[in-house]
Amino acid sequence: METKGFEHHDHHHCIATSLRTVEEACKAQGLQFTPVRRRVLEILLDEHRAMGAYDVLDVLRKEGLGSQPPVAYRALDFLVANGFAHRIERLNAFVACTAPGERHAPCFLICRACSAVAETPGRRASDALRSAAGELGFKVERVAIEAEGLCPACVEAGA
Amino acid sequence: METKGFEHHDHHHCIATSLRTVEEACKAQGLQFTPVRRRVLEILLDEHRAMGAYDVLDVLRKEGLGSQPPVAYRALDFLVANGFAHRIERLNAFVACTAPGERHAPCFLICRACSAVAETPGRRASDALRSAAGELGFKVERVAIEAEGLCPACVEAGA
DNA sequence: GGATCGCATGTTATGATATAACGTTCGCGG
DNA sequence: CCGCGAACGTTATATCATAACATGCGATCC
Repeated sequence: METKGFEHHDHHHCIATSLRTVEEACKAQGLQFTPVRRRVLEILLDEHRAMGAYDVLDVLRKEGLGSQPPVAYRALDFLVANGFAHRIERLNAFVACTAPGERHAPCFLICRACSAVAETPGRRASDALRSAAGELGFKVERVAIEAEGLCPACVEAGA
Repeated sequence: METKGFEHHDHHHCIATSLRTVEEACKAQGLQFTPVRRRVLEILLDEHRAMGAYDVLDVLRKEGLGSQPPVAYRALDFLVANGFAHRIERLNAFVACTAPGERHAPCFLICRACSAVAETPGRRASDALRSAAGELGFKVERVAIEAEGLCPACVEAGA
């Protein structure tokens, strides 16, 4: 896994690849990759930024795929629960996972100026946290590691 | 700084000590430790758990110290901004800092069974995150590191 | 085939969290 | 005394999230 979010990349290609990976993962695990769930993932992949549940819902509405909050939340919950998307606690928002299928402990770097969100490997930070927790007898199930600051572009612009 | 939250301790003493420390810090930095701000910190210290802004507000209401959300949010913002309390993103809630005044990068261990929250030093995890971010040119300003799982007591009880 | 079940979805209603905007108070320095 | 800034009071509203119940639909069992 590599960091994604601040550099340019072949977006069309990365969407297609992610979708295919998730499709296969669902088939392998017996999960239903339904039209709404698929479309929500596509929306997150298209935007490639953190989106609120209501942002996603707006798109679904225009397409006649659902109009009430639970529709969006259920699809997002499914994607998050299975590691196909992540929830950014700081923003109450969601992003598509950049490495679906890979076991990983993502960290998020959130730009407070332009709202870009990058996902970066959080292995070391996560290990440090788990070992500290283990010493206390705390059983870690999920970890959220998020940094807020300025992305390279905004550092440059704002300087 | 040491971990606090899962073990017993002299609560009365720890409240008094924290209050005094914050009082002095405010005086030293020219910050106004007003009655509402002080009372909100006391409330957080009393409970010694994560409280929502509206939980705090309920207490303020009963005491005639304020009745509208902005009153609670403003006091909480002040405490968080100055390191006297922390915001738990995962819970949209607040806790009093267990080591006000000390420079620290706290991690939070959140028990999903009993909702206890422990604050533990996050130096290593935070350093790992900062160094990963630095390599990308991202300028970190704030870090949130939160683990959800089971506290020692609930591991024992639930096993 | 039809009964039944599980799971996803549709819908209504409401709950929970948070802030914009503007007015008022009060202490402090000019 | 006046002007200023910081905190506080109040109204209104924005934003995020879920409880609860109804509907549809394919799989399975007999």
